[in-house]
Amino acid sequence: MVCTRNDLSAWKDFPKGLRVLLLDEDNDSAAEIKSKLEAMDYIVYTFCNENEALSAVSSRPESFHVAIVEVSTSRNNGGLKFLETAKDLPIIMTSNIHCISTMMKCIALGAVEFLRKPLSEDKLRNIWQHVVHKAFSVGGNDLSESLKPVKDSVASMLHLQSEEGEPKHEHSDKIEDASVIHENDCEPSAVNNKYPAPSTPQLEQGGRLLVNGDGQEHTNCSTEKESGDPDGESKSVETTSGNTVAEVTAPVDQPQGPRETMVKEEDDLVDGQILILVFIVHVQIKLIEKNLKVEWTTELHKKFVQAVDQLGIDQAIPSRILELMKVEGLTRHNVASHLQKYRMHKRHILPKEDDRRWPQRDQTQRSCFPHKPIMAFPPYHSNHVVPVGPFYPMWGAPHPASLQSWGSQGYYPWQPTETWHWKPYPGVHADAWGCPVMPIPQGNCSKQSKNAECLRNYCSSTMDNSSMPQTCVEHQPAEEVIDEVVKEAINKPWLPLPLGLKPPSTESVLAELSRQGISTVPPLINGSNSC
DNA sequence: AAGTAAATAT
DNA sequence: TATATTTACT
Repeated sequence: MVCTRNDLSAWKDFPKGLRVLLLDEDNDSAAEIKSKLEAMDYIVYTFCNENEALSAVSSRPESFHVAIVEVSTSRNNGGLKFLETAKDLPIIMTSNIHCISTMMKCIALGAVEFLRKPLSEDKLRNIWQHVVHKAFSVGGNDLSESLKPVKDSVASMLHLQSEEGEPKHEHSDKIEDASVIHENDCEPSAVNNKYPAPSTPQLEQGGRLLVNGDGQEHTNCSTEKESGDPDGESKSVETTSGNTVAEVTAPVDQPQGPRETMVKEEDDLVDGQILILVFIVHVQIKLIEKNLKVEWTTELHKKFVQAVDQLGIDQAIPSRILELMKVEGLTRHNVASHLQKYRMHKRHILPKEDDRRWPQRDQTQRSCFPHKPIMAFPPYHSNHVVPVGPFYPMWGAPHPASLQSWGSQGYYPWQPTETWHWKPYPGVHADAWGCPVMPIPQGNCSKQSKNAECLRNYCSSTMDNSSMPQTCVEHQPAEEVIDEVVKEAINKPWLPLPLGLKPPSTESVLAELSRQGISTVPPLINGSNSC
């Protein structure tokens, strides 16, 4: 995890002595909370009267670091006055009632958190984070008297340790480890430990590989289950470079240079500390979430599909896909597994699509739509450009609006942090699997008229905005959508044309063929719009 | 190394 | 319990 036991020893008493103002009209509740907090070495001052609490804060602002205030249920806005008045304190609101509007109001008024009662130890244990956060987030002169020492304390602790210790020094600080661990503990040589030393009990399960498609976020030091991976591949997630982790730790993580360079000016240091704290919290959250599984997020899946598209069906094998994806921590096995599912998915959901795209099948035409008529399509579709639409209800009436509807209907979660689900959403055209991976809006995604093979041969060289075909239907996609699709078509001529595009006119095709020295036209080309 | 099936985890 | 993911095997 993020820090070692040694680090913990240096910080174990940290929350000790932090003073908590507790405002709760319910004596029993107050006593219970106070008891729990004191068990964790917080110092608790209990108030049951809001005005008294306020006067205490105003007269002795240096006496409190954080406040826990109950939103009174007995009278309107009980506790809110305190919240609005004691701006210098990080204030945690709490209540028995679970009312989103109340919660929202509290947060809007500046509460750092809203905790529903009862306040368990887990909820209370880390309230110190709000203190530290406030201490580092408030501008220097505006920092309350009570928080200054906290900031100084934390800063000095970090500062001290940043200046001294060697990477593996007995008292190396958690910050240093937070950054260094990725370079050491995750290295093959350090794979001996079954799990990295956890910083907190709940982190002992080890880390889950969290990769998103951008390779931006991730990984923590999970370690190899067995040191001897037959593949030589490591399931451990190596810390990435050039990603968030690296960026965050950059201010202090310069292992090649002398330590002194890490700590330049106080300001830099503080900035670095803030980043580090954010990083630590971030990593902790990630770790709590996880096991060693690769999480195929939408972004990651997009990368995968992009790689597959780029390679082409024939060449899309795990090792090559892996190379193209360039996602650290990902193994060939991971990719192979995903590919397996990908193929199965396509075979089940898109048998026709599959026929066309996967090499083992022949590519001769066949009746693609045994169950649904294709009457909804313009005549030329029935020839060689086989629309994929009719397979699914939502495609029954090919309409560009359906392009836009993808996202809104939640068929394909593009949110970066969201995991891509494989569930065959009702009505979803399985083309989701084969959709282009360009980071373009939902609308562009897919809708590729997969059987437009015959078009692809010349569309790349003839298609530009001026020759851009009219859409097959009356509604035209947005300009930028078209641009993207065209770009895609040009860059990847081997892919079929997107649905909604029709081939260039016969004239332009003939001209192009002629330009390429082809004078004879295959007999299958009949009408001006057919291919 | 790739593909498939079984095992396992969530 | 079903499904997603990993692991084992050919």
